[in-house]
Amino acid sequence: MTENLKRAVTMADIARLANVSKPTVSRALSNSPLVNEKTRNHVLSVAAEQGYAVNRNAQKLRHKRTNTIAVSMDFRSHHENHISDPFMFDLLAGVSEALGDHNQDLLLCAPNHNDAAAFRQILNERGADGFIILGQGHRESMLKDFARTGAPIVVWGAAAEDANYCVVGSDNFRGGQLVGEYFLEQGRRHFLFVGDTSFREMHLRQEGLRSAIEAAPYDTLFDDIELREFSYNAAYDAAIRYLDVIESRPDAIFAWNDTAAMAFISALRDAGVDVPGDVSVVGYNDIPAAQYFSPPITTIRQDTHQAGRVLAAKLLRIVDGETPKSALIRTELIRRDS
Amino acid sequence: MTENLKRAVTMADIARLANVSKPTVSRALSNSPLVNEKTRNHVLSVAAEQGYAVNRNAQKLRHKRTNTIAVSMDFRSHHENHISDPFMFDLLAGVSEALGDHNQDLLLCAPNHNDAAAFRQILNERGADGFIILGQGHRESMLKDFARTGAPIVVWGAAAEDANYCVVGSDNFRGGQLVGEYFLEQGRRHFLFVGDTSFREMHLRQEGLRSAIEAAPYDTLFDDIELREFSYNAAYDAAIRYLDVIESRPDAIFAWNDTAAMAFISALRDAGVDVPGDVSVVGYNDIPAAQYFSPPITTIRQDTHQAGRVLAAKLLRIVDGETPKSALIRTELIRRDS
DNA sequence: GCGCCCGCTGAAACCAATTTCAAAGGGATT
DNA sequence: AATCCCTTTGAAATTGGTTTCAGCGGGCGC
Repeated sequence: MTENLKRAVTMADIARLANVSKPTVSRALSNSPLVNEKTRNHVLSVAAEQGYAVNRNAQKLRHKRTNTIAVSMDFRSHHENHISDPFMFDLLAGVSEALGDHNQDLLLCAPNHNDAAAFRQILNERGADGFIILGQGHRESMLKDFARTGAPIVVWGAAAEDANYCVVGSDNFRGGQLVGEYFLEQGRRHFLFVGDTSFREMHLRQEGLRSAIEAAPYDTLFDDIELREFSYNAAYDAAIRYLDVIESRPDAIFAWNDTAAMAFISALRDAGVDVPGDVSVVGYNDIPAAQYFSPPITTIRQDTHQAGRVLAAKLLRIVDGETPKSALIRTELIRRDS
Repeated sequence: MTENLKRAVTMADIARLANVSKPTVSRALSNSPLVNEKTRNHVLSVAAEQGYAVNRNAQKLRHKRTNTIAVSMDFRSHHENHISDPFMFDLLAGVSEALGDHNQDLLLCAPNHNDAAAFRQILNERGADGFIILGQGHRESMLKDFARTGAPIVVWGAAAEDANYCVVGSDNFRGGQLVGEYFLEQGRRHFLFVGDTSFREMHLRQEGLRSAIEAAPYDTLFDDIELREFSYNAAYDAAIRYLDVIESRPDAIFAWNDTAAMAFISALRDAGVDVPGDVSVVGYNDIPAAQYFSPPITTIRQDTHQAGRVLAAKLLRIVDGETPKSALIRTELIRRDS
């Protein structure tokens, strides 16, 4: 072992070696104007030569600010529900990048329990300044409780009218509209929305779709399937069951995400239906597989980089005591062949 | 604001309220046998009533152990290379779960620079006990340098013979063998390996494939394409170019991952080739899209949960001063229709 | 009755930084 | 020459825990 793995060199060591006091070293390292240029350079060179790095824990203890943001990602339910949608991970990547740019540490958490107390405890124990919660799900009331304790949080999702916390999400209503407009361009008449509208995001997508097709210059039909399971197989089965029951087939299907869209397309094709000839199917999220699928899937893309930046920026403002408004992220229709 | 968001209540407060001293509170909370049963219960009830949570930063400062593990994930190159393979994220999920079970905090890092100094700095500054590095890539010599500084690290990848650090990865050689055996079952004769064998993992997969087909009771042909770009489109283009040039078409293709397999299948089908009739194509990783693709892709699945557990367990042993051996993760052939 | 040991408790030191506050040194002003 | 001020510095306090060490009181053995 060439060098002891526990950092032996502390600020006091640097001070001794540089023939100055601890506070001077501290000031030199933090670019304080209180220290003389020459002294600073000397201290910095000694520090560099010793391979010194400040102990962030001591720093965090002393400052009230920890420069650490907790990010919760519900891997468990992700896995249990067979949500294979990599979108959440793109979002995590965006958040990671944005937090890095703000020089914040990212503490990745997968809370065991979905109650405000568990979240509160993470915040206190781990000493994070705030919490980015990826995915609101059905936890709105819990999050409300959590926010009420004064916890600085930002949530990815869709804002309730009476939310007491900052929500950032894609413009789901606009997303639905874009899909509706796309369908109308093609002269589609019988629309089917597939999703679980008990999720606010899904409800908005449905409403957006509906609002767009109301503008149709001809008669239309609107239908929906409430799909409460998230797996590909559940969606496939639902499609088969649905096709069995209906009298007139829809010619335009908007699925809550790309995986469901793929499942519906597969089911339709297996039943001998031509996609997109007979039916157009549109997804959401633009996961990578969407473009490789055959046919490549028309879908709504959300800018995950922007999302990450906005989530990080809002939260840091909240930590600073401001109360920024909820925000919507760019939403874009990606035209493919489905 | 019902309650001040900065934790006002400290151990000293609890001590005062419980009419004991700070050390007694500390001992009570950590279940030390030094404190009387009755005292402990009293202290615990006061703490609970006050919603007290220890300040981990202070704890980390005092203990030498921080109970924090840094995990590096190269989102940047992930994005730049259009690696859309969600496998790495499954791996992250596995690691997150395993670290949680060991009561370790997970610090997610995306290092700016790929040099040992940058990694060393993260370890020192952020005060992590060790580093899990997801993806070895071409950084072996850097990692060697890093390990030489005494940094406790575990790397996901394939171990070099002379590695001075612990490597955990799937059994790539065995994975290649499984694919080879699968091909032989079907009587395939002309094999094509697609990947970048400058990556140790890929080389092993290739060697595994080769070793399996050497057992063929008939004449075989072995070919490979060195594919240095990772995107679907690059793979598709490579396939088209390759089909243009070759004289006899392979009837068994092993692609380095599922995305490349999908690209090859698409290219083949677009060229009028029947998959799996004329050619069998096998991927690696079993990403969700593999089963939804048409045809569903035969692939190698790696147990990401086991991977996470092993990575975490090895690293914690290293932190404790042991030097565990590198390890291989279960690898399994998933038979589908490609 | 004396000494010993054991169980339990708290005062003070410690971890590695930052911040407050006092003061030294030097230059400018009167 | 005395005063003032400004730049630069360091001693000591502070952050919230844990650990060391000394001590107190009671039970037990002799």
